[in-house]
Amino acid sequence: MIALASQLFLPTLRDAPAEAEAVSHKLLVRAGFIRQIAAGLWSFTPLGWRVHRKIEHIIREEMDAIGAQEWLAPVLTPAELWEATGRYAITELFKLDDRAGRHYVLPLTHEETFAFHAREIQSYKELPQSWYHFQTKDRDEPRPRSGLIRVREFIMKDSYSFDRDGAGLDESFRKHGEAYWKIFERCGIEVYEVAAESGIMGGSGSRDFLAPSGSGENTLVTCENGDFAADIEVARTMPRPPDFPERLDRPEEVETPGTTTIDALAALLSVDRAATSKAMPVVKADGTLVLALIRGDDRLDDMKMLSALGSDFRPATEEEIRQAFGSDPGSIGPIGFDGEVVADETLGVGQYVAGANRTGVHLRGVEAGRDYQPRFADLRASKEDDTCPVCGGRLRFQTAIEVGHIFKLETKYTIPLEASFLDEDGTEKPLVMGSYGIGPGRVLATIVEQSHDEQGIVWPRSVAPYDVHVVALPGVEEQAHEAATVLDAAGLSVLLDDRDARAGEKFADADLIGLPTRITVGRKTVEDGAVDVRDRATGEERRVAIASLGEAF
RNA sequence: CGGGGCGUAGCGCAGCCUGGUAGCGCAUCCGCUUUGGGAGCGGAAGGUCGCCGGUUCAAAUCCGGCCGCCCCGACCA
Repeated sequence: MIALASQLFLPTLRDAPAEAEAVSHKLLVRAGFIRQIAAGLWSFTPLGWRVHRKIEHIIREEMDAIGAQEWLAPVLTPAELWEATGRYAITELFKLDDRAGRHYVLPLTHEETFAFHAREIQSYKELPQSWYHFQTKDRDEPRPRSGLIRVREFIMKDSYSFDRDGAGLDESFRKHGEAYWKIFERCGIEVYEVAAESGIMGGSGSRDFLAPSGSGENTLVTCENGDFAADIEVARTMPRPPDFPERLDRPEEVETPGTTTIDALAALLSVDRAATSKAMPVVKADGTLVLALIRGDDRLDDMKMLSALGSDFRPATEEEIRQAFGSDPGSIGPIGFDGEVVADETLGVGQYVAGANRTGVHLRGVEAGRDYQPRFADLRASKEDDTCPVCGGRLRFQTAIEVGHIFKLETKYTIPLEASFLDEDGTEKPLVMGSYGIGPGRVLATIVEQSHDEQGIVWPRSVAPYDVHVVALPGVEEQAHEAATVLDAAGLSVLLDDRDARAGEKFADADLIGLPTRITVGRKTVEDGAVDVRDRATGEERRVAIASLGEAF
């Protein structure tokens, strides 16, 4: 097909809006692919929607290829389904009532809806099932940001698998993972599959697909040798070994008056910061005070702490600390504290300096297991001078966009929604469920983040809104149409810039919009019946006869 | 929700400090000239200065409240 630029809505901008920061945000707005309506609410213009649909098409093909079946479920959903699974309380959930006062939600994702439909599955003979749809999701995000990267309403491809047991779920999960790899490859983006937090989705495990990019909300940790990739929130990287002082048979008190920071403590006692421990008392949602213990040079990772405690928590107040430990906050430690101590795993080996629970006093040579009995957990935030846990190699930290997330939900939704089946042995069992999401809009933003230059976007052919940009220069309009016709006949989609504009302007727009190939039809070459064919990515240009344009691709 | 920034024409900005009734560049419209990397000349159109209130003879400008947008944090299927 041939689209005429003179008749399209192509609102390109010379400058990006002042508030845009992320590259994808700037370029997508400048090139006229998206427009904002309010915080986190975006329209796709005709050009942007073409790209979105191409991404959808790739996803659809790969979903169909693993035997998944396409549905369409409504956005508006009765609140009862969400009450049943306990997710009605989620703060990001948009809630609304109809005129009769019935309660509804605008789903974050459609687990409840599909588990509801799965009630119609009766027998193990009908399993496994994989269902998917492309549907609008709404989220009352506390902070939408970075153009398409975090929005309040977006289309998601979400699929749901139903199996008779864990082994079946593993298989459905594996198939989806493989399909996702193919999807991202076809979209031309670099991604890493990593272990992830399941957050409010629940379930037994999940994998994230993280795409490194200039902007994003996740931090991807990878090893230089390619044998390790993780989200920083769950990364267990190797901390630098501390420079331990001489071993002591029992803890030894040292006077440390007025020493309240790790730096001051390490300096006073001339020990490595990594050979000290930091005590962080927190109060769980149920009011219990727990002492978290990490190495002096480490930072507590809130997400890891959350999963270790299995509960929300807040830092203890000074008063609570004095009451529980009998000393100032700067001198507290695990010995003599009669509540639960959760220690980071790094503290499992070696002797550390710790607070003595007497103001102005610390203990040298404190050893976990000998002097106090902690529960060990991964609490520390991964950091740049850690090394790869697999090979000891150097680590790289990159910001990344979460483009896909797959979950093993097990029976978290099917039990409350009573989606069960009759198994071969005649017993009724809950369906074992998985869920799998991809945001085409985020994929689109990621492509731009990973594929652009100073001039604009560089679309991979697989998702480009059109295949070829034909720039018609003045005086040779007829030949330009002819070139477009030849390309069209060869099965390519063509954007023909027939606008009454100057060459420089058309070239700049072509670079900005970023179709993979640009063809310049101008006086200079048409006398010879030829045009210039330029590759957007490399800038390489070659001269091709109009008649043979069809074979030039 | 906490911290910071911004809101003046479609986009980018100046004017605000020191009140006197709004300006620049690009884009847009008309005409002529130009035409292989964002043209030149001439003419024109376009603004409740985010909203409400206050101070004042007079408010884009000073004061108060509110709203919106962006960034950092919290949060993040």
